[in-house]
Amino acid sequence: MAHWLIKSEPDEFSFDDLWQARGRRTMWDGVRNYQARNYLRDGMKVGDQVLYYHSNADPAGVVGLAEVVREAYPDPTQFERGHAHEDPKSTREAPRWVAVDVRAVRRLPRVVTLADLKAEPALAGMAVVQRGTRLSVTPVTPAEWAVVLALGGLRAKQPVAKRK
DNA sequence: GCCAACGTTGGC
DNA sequence: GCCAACGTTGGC
Repeated sequence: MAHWLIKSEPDEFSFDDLWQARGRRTMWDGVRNYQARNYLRDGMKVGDQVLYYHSNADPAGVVGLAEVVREAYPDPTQFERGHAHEDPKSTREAPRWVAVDVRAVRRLPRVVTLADLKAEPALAGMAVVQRGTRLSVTPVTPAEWAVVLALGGLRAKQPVAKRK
């Protein structure tokens, strides 16, 4: 099982929005960057655990935990005429972009702000703290995962969720 | 709202 | 294949 961090602008789709969605789950669509696409397509497996990060937020930071509940499938928005994420160059035979489904697991007792992340030496390798990294999907190591959860007010050994 | 950093596009 | 122009991201 792998760990990931996904970014969302709360004005677009916040953790609360995910929490209130039907089944607390949503299609994670709209990724239009090849490297992020590759993580979605090749890396994410059902059951992988996800840090939900608010970007362009005050404060920016990790606000909750989610999990992957469906692995990559063609992102339907790439084919929708007039959709902001339409990609006229993508074909149904060879879709360029993929989506996964994610489900909210729990809110963190404390928001782990970007400043918190940057202040923690053990997290220096995380993409989100590095200058100029704009990827919306990035891998997280198990060690980083444990540190972020601890900063967020969860004990490291505490189970995150029971799979149904 | 500003703007640095980055990825993509397209002319050549 | 280079690289300038452009659009986007995202912290501040």
